[in-house]
Amino acid sequence: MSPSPNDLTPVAIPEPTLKRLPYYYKFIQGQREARREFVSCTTLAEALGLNAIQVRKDLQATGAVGRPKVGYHVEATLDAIEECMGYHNTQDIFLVGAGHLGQALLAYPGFSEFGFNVVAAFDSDPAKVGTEFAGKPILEASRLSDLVRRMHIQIAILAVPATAAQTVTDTLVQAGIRAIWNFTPTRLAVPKEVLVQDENLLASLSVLSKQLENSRVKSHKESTHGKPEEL
Amino acid sequence: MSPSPNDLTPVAIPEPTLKRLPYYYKFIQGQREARREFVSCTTLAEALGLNAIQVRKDLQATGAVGRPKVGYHVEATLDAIEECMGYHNTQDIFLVGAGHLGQALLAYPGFSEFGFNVVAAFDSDPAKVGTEFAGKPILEASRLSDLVRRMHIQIAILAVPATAAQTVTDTLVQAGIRAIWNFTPTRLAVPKEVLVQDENLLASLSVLSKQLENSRVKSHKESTHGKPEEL
DNA sequence: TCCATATCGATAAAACCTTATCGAAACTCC
DNA sequence: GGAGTTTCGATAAGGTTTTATCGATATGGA
Ligand SMILES: NC(=O)c1ccc[n+]([C@@H]2O[C@H](COP(=O)([O-])OP(=O)(O)OC[C@H]3O[C@@H](n4cnc5c(N)ncnc54)[C@H](O)[C@@H]3O)[C@@H](O)[C@H]2O)c1
Ligand SMILES: NC(=O)c1ccc[n+]([C@@H]2O[C@H](COP(=O)([O-])OP(=O)(O)OC[C@H]3O[C@@H](n4cnc5c(N)ncnc54)[C@H](O)[C@@H]3O)[C@@H](O)[C@H]2O)c1
Repeated sequence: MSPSPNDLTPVAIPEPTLKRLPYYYKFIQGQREARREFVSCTTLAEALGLNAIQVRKDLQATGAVGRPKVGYHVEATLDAIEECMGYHNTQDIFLVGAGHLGQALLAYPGFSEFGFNVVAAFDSDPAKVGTEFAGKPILEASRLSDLVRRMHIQIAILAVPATAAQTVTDTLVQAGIRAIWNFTPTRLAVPKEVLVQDENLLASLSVLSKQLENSRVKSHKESTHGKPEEL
Repeated sequence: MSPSPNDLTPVAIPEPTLKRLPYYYKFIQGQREARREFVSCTTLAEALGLNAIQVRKDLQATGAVGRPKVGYHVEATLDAIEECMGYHNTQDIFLVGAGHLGQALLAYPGFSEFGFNVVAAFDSDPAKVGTEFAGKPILEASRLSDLVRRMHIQIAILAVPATAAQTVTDTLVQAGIRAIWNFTPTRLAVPKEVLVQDENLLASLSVLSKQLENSRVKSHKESTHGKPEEL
């Protein structure tokens, strides 16, 4: 296949951009409710505390087009983001590990907004198996493999204890899972065609704490600028 | 203050590095339990599915030093990471919003491992106020401001509904909070000296889903390489 | 109608993060 | 003791993401 000039292969959108798009989407939805027809990068940037140029680049990545001095058409831009992010195509998802965190995720109604549908949870605890949580059935963990296969589930949420993380992962992979949203603090070993998105909450909190310490050192340095106040 | 050559201001450690350090820490702890005295970047990289050079750079950022052909001293490196990340200095933290997600966080024992101590939760729901969850008291939301001030709390976890996010944030900021770990899908407006770490779960899942779609397109393209099977 | 201004798109520059290269150190085995 | 090999640290090269620049375009008011 020669590289034709109108090769429609979409250049992969940078992950930071993908993470910001939901914010734009939500804000522009608000603009629609306020009966605004257009929204500019400047407005978006100001509302979200971002850089206007960055917002423009991000929107460009979705295929949305704007008009100078006017901005982006609200409806068209919402469509562009939906299309780009695939909010239309609903995805069925399994959750493994219906513990504290798993139940919070089961109870969360927000997923459907972006086309996600958590259809069932799996747990190894006999006390939980057979019950429902937030209207979702909790099934016996041993059925996971079979159901992933039969229902062609592509995405799984991993919320089991760290000790079970790799074992469950292996099961999922063998059953043909394509992507894992991993809440355990474990780096999963998977074949390269399987995607993993790590959600290491503890690591994120550590980052925040460390940045806080940095900022303390910095502001302290600034405030004592040249004056050895203590020591 | 002239920029002295031996300025000990630590160069800020990149966020990606900070997020990886907990993985190294955990793995090296395992090595200690296995009575190993040294660990090499190669080993770490292989176990965690990372690039050895990256691991080396990350460890260098913590101040750990290694020996050629031998690797890094397990104890010394654990110390270096602890020191660098501040796992020693325990931080008292407040949680605001003891709903599904908030309760999962309250129940999580892992925080203490890295020196975090969630001391109390705050909620506006009278049914929850006055109760305990996982041994942590749930207090009346109106007391938040006063207690942040009096207890010099620096970090807050925000797990309230999106509609309450900015209001609660304003309260926290006025009370002198320094950092917010934000689980709401809202971009918070805060003064620049206040740090915010966004944990937008829905956005992360969207990223995964989008990458999955990309990989599908790619592999499909590869498999039909040059043959217009459909169309 | 024309000018001032806001905003877009394209392109370039800067900052940041990841990966590669290479000499030197330290261990093993012969 | 020396050859071979692994690994480190430093530095450079490569990529990616963010920010800046600039000409072009659309709008509103003089
Ligand atoms: N709760 C939090 O706030 C939090 C924070 C950060 C990280 N995490 C991580 O998320 C994961 C889950 O945390 P949690 O607090 O929900 O733990 P939890 O113990 O409350 O829940 C774990 C659930 O997994 C089930 N389980 C165990 N082995 C299983 C298996 N092989 N197959 C299926 N189910 C199995 C258990 O029965 C339990 O219901 C852990 O890895 C934890 O480290 C949780
Ligand atoms: N549950 C999830 O899995 C999940 C996933 C992604 C994002 N989130 C976000 O996390 C946040 C919390 O989600 P949740 O599922 O726990 O919601 P939830 O409704 O279960 O809990 C919210 C809690 O906040 C309390 N609250 C409301 N207003 C308050 C105020 N002004 N001050 C103090 N407390 C107040 C409520 O009483 C309730 O207990 C939401 O913003 C949600 O969008 C949750």
